[in-house]
Amino acid sequence: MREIRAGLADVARRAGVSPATASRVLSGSGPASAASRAAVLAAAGQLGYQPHPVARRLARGTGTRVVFAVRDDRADILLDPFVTRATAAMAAALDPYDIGVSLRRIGLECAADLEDLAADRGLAAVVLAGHDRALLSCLPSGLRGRTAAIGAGGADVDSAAGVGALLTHLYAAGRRRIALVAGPSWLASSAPPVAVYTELTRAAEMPTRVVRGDFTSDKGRTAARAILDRWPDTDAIASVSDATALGVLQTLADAGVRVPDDVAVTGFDDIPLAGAAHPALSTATHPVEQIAAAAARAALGEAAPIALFPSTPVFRATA
Amino acid sequence: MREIRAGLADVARRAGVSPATASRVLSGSGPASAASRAAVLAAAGQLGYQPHPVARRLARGTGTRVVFAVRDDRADILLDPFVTRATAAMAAALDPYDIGVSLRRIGLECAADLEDLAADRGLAAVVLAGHDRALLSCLPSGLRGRTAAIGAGGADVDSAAGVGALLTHLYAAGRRRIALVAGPSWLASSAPPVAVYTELTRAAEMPTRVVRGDFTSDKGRTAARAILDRWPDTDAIASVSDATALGVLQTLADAGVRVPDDVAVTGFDDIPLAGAAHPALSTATHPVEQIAAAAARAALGEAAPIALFPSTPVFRATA
DNA sequence: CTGTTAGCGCTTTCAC
DNA sequence: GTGAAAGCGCTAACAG
Repeated sequence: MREIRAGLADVARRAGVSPATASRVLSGSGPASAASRAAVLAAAGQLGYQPHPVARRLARGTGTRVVFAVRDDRADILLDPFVTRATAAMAAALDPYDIGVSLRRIGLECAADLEDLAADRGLAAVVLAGHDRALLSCLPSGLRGRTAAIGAGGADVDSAAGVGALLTHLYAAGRRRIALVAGPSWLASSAPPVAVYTELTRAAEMPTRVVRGDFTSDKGRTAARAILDRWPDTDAIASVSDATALGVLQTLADAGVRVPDDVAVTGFDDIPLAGAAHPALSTATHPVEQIAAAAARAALGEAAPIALFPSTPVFRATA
Repeated sequence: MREIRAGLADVARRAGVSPATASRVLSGSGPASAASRAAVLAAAGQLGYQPHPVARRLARGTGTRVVFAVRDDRADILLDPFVTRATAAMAAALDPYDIGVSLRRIGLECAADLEDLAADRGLAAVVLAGHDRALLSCLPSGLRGRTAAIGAGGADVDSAAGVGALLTHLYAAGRRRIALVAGPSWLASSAPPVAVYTELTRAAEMPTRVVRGDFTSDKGRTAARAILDRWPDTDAIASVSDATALGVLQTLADAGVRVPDDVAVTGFDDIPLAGAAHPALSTATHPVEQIAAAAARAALGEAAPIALFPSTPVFRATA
């Protein structure tokens, strides 16, 4: 263990090559003869050489962090379990790349926010969530090629399949008057679940019962109340968010409605505590960590920008 | 909007001073006459100058990211809601500093891991969680002065007060045979709750009933089972974690034990969904986001290293 | 395939 | 108080 950390120059000297050559083999780019490659690698090993990430990034002109920009109108969106999970997953996934992650909310009207992001030379890439269809196609030029999205058009969960499976299960269990607590209409990812729901409901020749939610449990409470008032004979409530479903569960319990006997309930996402709720929530489970990591890597150009991840139904007590 | 971003040299030229002077006023350090300060500021404003964070960090020799190192023996600790919340909070709090955060687990035996951290020149600071008493006092020298802790000895929640308030409430409600699901014994932060519990139990002249947990809901399930078996007349179970309390709740429900009629239950932390559980969990609420942000700023030397945050009991349905 | 020569953009001694 | 100059540690043209 040396007191002074070894630099590239030390490695090069020891290997008997120029710094440029050492750089080429150590950074993996550029040609190098087998001989010098071996010499450099050996020298680096002996000296315990660790490249200086900041110097490297400055020379390359690439940034050192990824910002996770969450587009939403609620100020507390950054406390949302999905957001915190995704953030942590990225922070863990990018650690080996020597890249840190920052979390920031941007408003629904976010042109200026995106310009800010594009102007920040410290940024390696940005991961965007909460976008609508239009947003991805009109990113500032400085962000093109180094932006990835979580949700529709990016690393996404196959929500159509997941919600479809849940609804099919409800129908198979004899439920017919199924209501849906959907996502906000400005969000691109809200569409597919509504589409499957509509399709299946039409196929069953039943009228659709859709209420808009926002992924919070508060909204789940009010939505359930609205559904109970408006369509008292509802026998199942599907939500596109577990938090919302837990809110629904609460309202139903307070109203003396038995779950699942009177009304079945399903969530979406399988947050860590969905199974710990009582009655345990039936929902669809998603590899949120993988999705977030995929988006982060995609933003860095290390993975495909578009990927669909499975949504697997998990049936517990509520449906 | 210029195509080429303005650099320090541009600002200096426009202000009619040397780059050195411009640097002094813009970076806030070093002397500068009122006149040149004004000129530089004006020029910077007109040019829309934004310092290059990476170049700045390289020149200063400081790193560009903070790693949140969570010490635990469970591989899935990084999925823990507390960890994800804290990570996200830091990622949001450090965004304005142009510093990203990375998340990494380190083992209980973590000397080597800490050396790795100390050797990484890309790191601005590290935030440590899951430490025991000894760890903080024997950090590698390269980490001293740029490490902060979450939990005992760092930015901590006043768990003694919080658990004390919860237990006092239980006693006031007539509970007497109270069991505690504590934290793991290797963790420094596990001690205070056990201490208050022991003290209050002794004062009530009752025997202590302590089971060790690990903050998971799985452990809550097994702990509840153990308590029911060993001390069947238990009339209250206090946990130092909400996830654990939810596990307790599940086991009690499965065993046909009514909550809170037969057994009262309390948690700790007030995770976002504690209130959405049914019956809604009584617990103590903590400013986790503030705690994490304080630790992160402390690590960067921007805040006091030690701070105690309030633990406020919130009584819902289970106690 | 390799070495030389410039930078990347900012900070910081060190004289003046 | 200010400027000139020397880096921070590495990468990337460009010749050879």
